[in-house]
Order: sequence, then structure tokens, then C-alpha cells
Amino acid sequence: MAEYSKEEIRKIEDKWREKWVNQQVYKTSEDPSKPKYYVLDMFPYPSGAGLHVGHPLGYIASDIVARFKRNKGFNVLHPMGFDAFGLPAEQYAMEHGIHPALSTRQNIDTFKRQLNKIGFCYDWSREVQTCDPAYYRWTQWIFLQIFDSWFNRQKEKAERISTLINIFEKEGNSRHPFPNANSTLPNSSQTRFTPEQWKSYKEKEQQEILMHYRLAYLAYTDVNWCEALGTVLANDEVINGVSYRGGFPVVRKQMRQWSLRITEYAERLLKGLEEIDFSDSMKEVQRNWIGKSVGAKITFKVKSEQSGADSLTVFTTRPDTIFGVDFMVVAPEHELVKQITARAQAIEVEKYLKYVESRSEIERMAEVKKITGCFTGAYAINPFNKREIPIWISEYVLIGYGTGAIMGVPCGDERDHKFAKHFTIPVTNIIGQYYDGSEANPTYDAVLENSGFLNGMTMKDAIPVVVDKLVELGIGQRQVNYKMRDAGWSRQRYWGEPFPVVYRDDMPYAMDEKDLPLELPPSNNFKPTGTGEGPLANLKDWIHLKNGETRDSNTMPTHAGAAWYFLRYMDPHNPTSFAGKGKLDYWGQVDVYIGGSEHAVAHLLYSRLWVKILRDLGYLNFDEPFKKLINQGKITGDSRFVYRATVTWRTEGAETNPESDPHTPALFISDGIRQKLQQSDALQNRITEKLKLISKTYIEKGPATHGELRLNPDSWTPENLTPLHVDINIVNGLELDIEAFRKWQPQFLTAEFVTEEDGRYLCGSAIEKMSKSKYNVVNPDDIIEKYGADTLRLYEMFLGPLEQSKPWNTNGIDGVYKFLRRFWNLFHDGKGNWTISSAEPTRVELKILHKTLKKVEQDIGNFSFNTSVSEFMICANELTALKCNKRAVLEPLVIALSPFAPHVCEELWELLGHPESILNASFVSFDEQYLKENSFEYPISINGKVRTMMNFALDMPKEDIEKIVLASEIVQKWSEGKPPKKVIIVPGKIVNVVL
RNA sequence: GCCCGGGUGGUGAAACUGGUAGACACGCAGGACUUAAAAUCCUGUGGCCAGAAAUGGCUGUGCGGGUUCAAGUCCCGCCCCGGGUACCA
Repeated sequence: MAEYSKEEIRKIEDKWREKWVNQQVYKTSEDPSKPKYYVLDMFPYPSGAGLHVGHPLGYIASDIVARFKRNKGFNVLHPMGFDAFGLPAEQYAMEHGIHPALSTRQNIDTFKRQLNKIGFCYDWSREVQTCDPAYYRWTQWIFLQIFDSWFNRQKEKAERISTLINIFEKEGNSRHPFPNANSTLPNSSQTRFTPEQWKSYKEKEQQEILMHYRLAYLAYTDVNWCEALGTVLANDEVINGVSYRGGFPVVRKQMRQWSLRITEYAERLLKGLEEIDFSDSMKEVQRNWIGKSVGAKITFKVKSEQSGADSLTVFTTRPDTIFGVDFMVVAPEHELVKQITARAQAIEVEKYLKYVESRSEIERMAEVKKITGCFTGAYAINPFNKREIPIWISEYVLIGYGTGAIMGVPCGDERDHKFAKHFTIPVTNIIGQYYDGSEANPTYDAVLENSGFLNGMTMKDAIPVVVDKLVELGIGQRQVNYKMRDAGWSRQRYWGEPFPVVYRDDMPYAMDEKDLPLELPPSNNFKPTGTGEGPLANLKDWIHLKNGETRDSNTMPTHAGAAWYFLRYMDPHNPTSFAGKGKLDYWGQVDVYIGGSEHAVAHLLYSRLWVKILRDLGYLNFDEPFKKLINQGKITGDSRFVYRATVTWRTEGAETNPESDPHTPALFISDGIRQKLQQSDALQNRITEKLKLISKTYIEKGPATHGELRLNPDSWTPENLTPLHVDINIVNGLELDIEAFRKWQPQFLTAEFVTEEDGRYLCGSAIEKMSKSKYNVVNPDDIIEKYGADTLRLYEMFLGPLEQSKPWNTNGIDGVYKFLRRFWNLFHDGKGNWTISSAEPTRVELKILHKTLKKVEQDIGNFSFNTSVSEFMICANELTALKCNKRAVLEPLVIALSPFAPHVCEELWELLGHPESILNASFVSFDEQYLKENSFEYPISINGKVRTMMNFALDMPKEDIEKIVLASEIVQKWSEGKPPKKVIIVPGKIVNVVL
């Protein structure tokens, strides 16, 4: 027996960590007799830096849910694994010469060791690693299923490619045109073929046609090419024209790449959002990414000198504004440009196209407000009033969206208005006073004017009228557009899944299933070839097969392995399928998925896509992978800075930077002084004096080689302060431990300080991302060393709402630590002796128990863990005050607390005489009946209406009951028409009446 | 610019569908124990005012209005902070 001390905590935690592993208490198997519950964490990328205190936040939350659900009688699946393919390991390999496979394995070991210290109840027997051939065998297999599928738009689902071939043989592609409007038949500009034609095509031509339909397809696409990384990046990996990793420039380039035809699923991905429980912002981000817009396609007749093209098709969401069209704009890359440009404008247009071509992606993005453009000399004819509308070219119209052409309505669209003003195109006002002549108004409410047959209608109402008319005239139709593009799926990288295909006659063919996995060949050459081929192209023997076939030199993006890992957990060792049908059906959807919001688009969309495809192909019976998503907030670091006075130094007259020499004595200015510096000449002089002094001692002490060097104190001005990150471990609050700082890094050994008046050196602070280079990382191991894992868990939950981002600080950690000791002491006397009693609990004690159980159960249900922790603290305080040590009260509480603090609760549970792990105990649900029987409800009516029901506890003090009786009389009179001035009725405490 | 969040004590934060604002915890102050310190425990703690005291009054949830018997919570306008996103027609 012992007190709850540091030593005891360590003993308890070590003991239980070992027991849990030995007894395999976390091992889960399917059990049809119990309801299932699947709690999932976003699996981590095992970076070299290990875990910091931010990582476990979500894991602790999911662990609490998992343990709680298990105590509530659910069969809980709570696995963990590693997203182990990816760029950083490869980058690291190139810099340090350590193979990604090795560094990844080491990093995973570190992660697992750290995770286990925190006491998570993961079933490690289900661990998956995406870089394991036994795993990526199935990633490749699923890829092949996608490759072997097409999207039947009539049935709105994926089907096998063989069904498509059947259709082609019977009816050609008349009912199933190419999904992509730009696709054409091989060596032709036609888009339709008959069954006879289909049969006449050669193998390669048929394959080319099928490629236009496959859900995983190979095509020349505009890709984001990053020269510095030597690879293609997905749209979401490019931020402001530079790569999200490294910040290198990215350019558009045509390359033959694998893509997933996610656009076919745009509508289903959008609809699916309605049935899943994601946060509003998360759904919004996905909706924006999909970017659905409903409108119409309108074809205008074109009048030009050339006879080539006679029509121009635009996409608009506002067909109601058709009478306000004052110009047309086509994208510079639009094929019509060549065909309609007038001779008189040819030079201008040529010049403009050159200019556009010269603009890099970054420039275009940086200067979106710059208005450029050029008139083609051709006109479109408004079908309703026959007006001639000039056709312009401008880079603000994108070739990739809609039809690559728009109708310009300056009175209603901001950009169109700016364009018109810039090129002095007259503006037609169709919305009367809604348009003030200086700014466009995108209203839907205006009553239309100058709009022919639409006059007098509101814009909202006019939309369907116009569209009907357009359809009737055969010059337009309803059209839905999506911003989302197909997902680029090739990476010129080594450390990823190879594509399980072989090329024959330049066309890819699926590998035989029984030859999977196609293992990543060993290699130490990770450099991209620079020609657009992946590093695997360096391995000639691997790329070129003996029979003349070749392999793909690219690998899949990390999203591939992550797009289905939650399915593999259900049946991780299955050698014959990605997961057995029975197990997939038993575990089904993930009930709760916890992870960061940074995966809002990529990972979550791809996972949703893969599940939808697998479902369409009959492998799954659910359409959405994640029922509920919780985004835990980020824990940010709280950095500390010291401010170094920078001076130049002279060496025989020449000046150099002092920081280049580690022996330069450094002078650091306390933050309080720094803030007053600008206003105070006295302080400035003090610093200059100090610098002069230092410069003297420096010369005396300085190394011989620098004998000529002399600091130049006069070169210092108040602006010359350089902030340096300082290790947060040698700062207490804001106060720097000066001695520790001198020892921290050799160049600070002789550092001097300008301190506050009380002699302390105060640091500056800033909230930033936790990172090694900022010296603000807090390692969970250190917290566990100091307080134990249970305290860490409780404290991370106590810190604030799960979804909220917050800076890490340990200010309140003593509070939860003290709580654990108080809880421990309910079972022990002050000296550590076990003092549990089997006496009957009193009504008050039972009330405390059930109140706590109720709140905790509700709070966990709402993922409101911070208030749960508070509830336990209140409970412990109340029971301590009552000196309650009764088994009937404490036993249910240990179970309730065990998800939060599993180690200490297991220990107490064992001491209470239970040989089985507390994980298998049953959470005692609060007794609603008991709470009801011990309180009564009193209706409060105001002006005759019952406004509220108040709950009163029976054990409240006598005088309070008297007040209630008084109040009840007053309320009675009130309803008779004599309202009191003021009545305050408070459940259980105070009643105050002012007559 | 647009779309989501969010502004509550010295600090982290509670407050269910409008019904005691500040639970719980940190910090701080005072006290107990101690030769002393640490640890622990107890008491107090939004601000202002009155009172010897118990206590009482006023005020208070970013700012300005409104609805209501009652507003941190609902409505209108504005300011600030965080996140996402952007020539998407």
C-alpha cells in the first residue's frame, strides 16, 4: 500500500501496461451477440520527430469513447496503424542516405512505444502499415477494380468494364457518350460509333476508347509539375502556385498520367454529405471543393470574317440576364480564337496570346485583379434581340471550366463590370435602380427591364422562363457544372505503391490478381529522372520485362493507401481478399472518426469515393465510410524568444556580421526593457554602455585569431534586436533561467543580459506551430515522466473543448493531478491504507453518484470531455467532504472514470477484488428513477402560461423549502392577476421574492 | 472579396431547447501545520459602492440598437480574432 505518489504512479502504470499486453485485453473479434462500435483515429504518418503533445489529443478522445462504449456493452473495434508511404521518408533518404523502409520502421517503433505509454486500448494485432506488401497488395487490387470499372450515368453507379463492352457490341456508344466532352475516337474528331464500327476497331483502338470510360484511366492531362521535386502534384498539394511541401514553383504541363474519374461521383459525393454527421464547416469545405453550379449552356451565332466557326457556346448560372450581355469572353486557349479573329485584330490577338503564354501560374495567381484582354473583331448575335455582341479574349476566363467561354453581363457581375469599365464597353442596365452605374449588383430580386419578353419579371422567376425558351429554340439547355477535377493519381516517386499494370503496345493492362502484390523493387536511387518518369525508370531490369512489356515507372499518391485502411482493420490478415464479406458486414461503417481538419478534401473525399465504388461493385453494403467525423483542434506551441542586440564589428576597418562567429559575445535584452526602449534614451544608453564594456572584455578574452576584431557598439540602434527562439525547457513562465541558457549552446557561454529592475530576464512569447526548430515542442514522455499517463490524458481533455485549437501550457496540470490523488484517497486513508467500506450509502451519496454518472454519460455522448473531467472533480470534492468510502458508491465511479484514467482505475478495480480487467466491467447507468424520486417538479407560470418546470431536490435545507412554499403561494396569486415585482426561484438553493 | 467558426474574470474555460452568468481548474491573497521551506489542507476571489459585520445596492458576456416578464444565448447593424477558399461565369 502506498500513497498516490510519483513512484506509486510509475509502478501502477508499468504494471498495467504489461498486464494489458500479456492478457491481450484489447484483442477484439466479431461477436454477433453484441452491438458493434467502430472508433477510428486518422492513422499517423510516422515522422522522424516522434510524437508531441498535440498528437495524442484526438487519440485520447477516441480512446475514451472506445473504453466507454466497451463498458456500455458494445463490441468495440479500435485499431491503429501507419500511413507509411510518402514523400518525407524519401526526402530524408536522399539527404541522409537511409532507406525509407528502414527509417519508416524506426519511426513506427518510436511512435508505438510512445503511444503505448499513454495507455491506449488499441488492438495492435490489427495494425496495418500501408508500405507493407501484404497490405498494398490490396491497394493495388482495389486500384485494378477501379480500372476495370466505368460509371453508368443512367444507373448512377459503377459497373464492370465488361458490361460496357457488351453495350458497345450491341448499340455502340449512342446511349453512353464519352464522359468527357473533349474525348474523341482514335485518329478522328468523331465522338459516336456504331456496334459495327466497334467490332471493326483493332484491339488498341478499343482499349483507347475504353480508356475514356474507365474510372481509373491514363490520359494526357494538364498536371501541376514541380520541377524542384521532380514530380506531379495534386491540386490540393499546390498552394498559391507553389508546392505545399518546400514551397517550390509549380507549372502546368501535359503528361500522361493516371487519374481517378472522381467527377462522375460529384453528385453522389455531394448528396452523401446530407446523411453523414460532419461539422458544418467540414461539409462546406467539401461542397466548395466539389463546386456544383446549376445554370444553362447557351449557343450564340457568331458573325466573323472567317467562315470557320459559326457558333459560340457559353455556360452561365444567370440565363435571366441574357438581355444584359454586352460582350463575350473566351479563354485564350479556346479553339475558336483562331477561327474567328478578324484580320484587323490579328496582330493584337497574337500579341495578347504571347503575353498570356509568358505568364507563369504564380504570376497569374498573384495578379488576379489585373485586367487584361483583347478584342477578336468577331461578334456573337443575341438570339432574342439580334444585338451584335463583341467577342473578347481574356485570361480571367478559364479553359478548364464550363465551356471556356462566358457571356459578359457588366451590370450584374463584378468581374464583367470591371472588364467593361476597363475597356470602355457600354453597359446595358437591365435591373433599373439596382444598378448605380459604378458597381455591379448580383441580385436575384430585381424586376427586369430592357429585357424583351422578360420585362416585369423578377430575375429569380425569369431563369426557368429563359431556359425553357432556349430549349424550345434549340439553342440552349440546362447544365450542371462542377469545379472539381479528376484526381491525378501518378507520382514520380519511389516510396509508394507501384501501379499493378503492364504496358503492351503503349496501352496498360491489369496484372493478373495472383501476381499481386507487385512489390516495390529495392533501390537506392530515389532521384526522379527529370523527364517526367518516376525513379523506378532507373531500374531497367524491373521496368522492362523479358517479353517486351513494360511497367509503369510511377507510384500512387499516399492517398491510395489511406483511402481504404479502415476496411482492412476489419480483417487485417486476410490472404484471399481485402477483407472478408462477413467481417465487412459485421463492422460496417466507422461510427466515429477522429482526426485533423486538414484532411477535409483529399483524404476524406478519396475514402468516400473508394467506398462508393466498392459498394457499386458489390463488395460493401454501405455507401459512406464515416458516420460521424470529429475534428480535434490543433495544440499549438507557446514559443519563447530572447532578443539579441546585433552590432557589427570591425576588423581592420572592414565590417562583418557578428553572428557568423560563434565566439562573439552576445548581449540579450529583456522583453520588458525592449518594449520601453523606443521611448527611453536612458535605456538605450544603458545598452550602449554595456556593449562598450563587452567589447573591451571581449578583446581581452578573445581568441588570438580574432585579435584584430573589435565590436562597434555605436553601430547599435533600438531596431537592431534579433529575436531568437529559446528552448522552452529553460524558461519558467516568461523568466529565463540565465545559467541554463548559458549552458544550452556553446556560443551563449559568455552571454550578457540587460535584465529588468528586479534582475530577471523576461522572454517574449508567441503562439506557433509546434516544431523542433522553434524549440517549443513538448514531448508527452516528459509529462508522463513527471505526472504519469493518467494525468496527461485527463489534462489534455481538461484543457478545453476537443474541437478547439489551443496553445499547450502546463499551468493547470497540478489541478488534475491533485484530483487523481483525491480520488485515490477516497479509497485510502492519508497513509495509503485501503479503507473501503461496505456500508449502505446515504441518499445524499447516492444522489451525488447518479448525478455524476448522468452528466458524464451525457458529456461523453456529446464528445464534451472537458466538462466530464470537471464533473468527476466536483464529485470527488463532494465525496471527500462527506468522507464517503463506500463500495456501492465508489465502484461505479471507478468504472466511469476508467476511460479517462485507465491505469489508476485498473489498480483500484483490482483492489476492489475484481480479477478481470476493468475494460470488461459494465458502466452503471445513472438511475433516472432515483433522481426523480428524490426531487419534485414545480411548474412556474407567467401570465398564465407554464414557462418552465423547476426541479427541487428533497434534501434541500428546511428554510429553502419554506421559501418555495412561499413562492408557490405567490405564483398562485400571480396567476390570479397580482404579479409580484420579482421572483427568483433557484433549484435547490435560494428563493427570493420581492413584492 | 466570399464561406465557415469564435470574442465571457488575471488565465484555461462552464452555462441543456432564452431562466442564479463565471461551474470546474489554474493563479493570486489570507490562514493552519512547520524552526523554516516544499508539500498538504482550509477560507476568500468579476468590477464598483455602502457597512464594524452579517449583508445590501449598482454594474457586468467585443460595440450600438431591437424583441421579451427575462438575452452570453434570438433579430438587425458594426468592430476585432481564427480557419478555409478564390478570376469557377
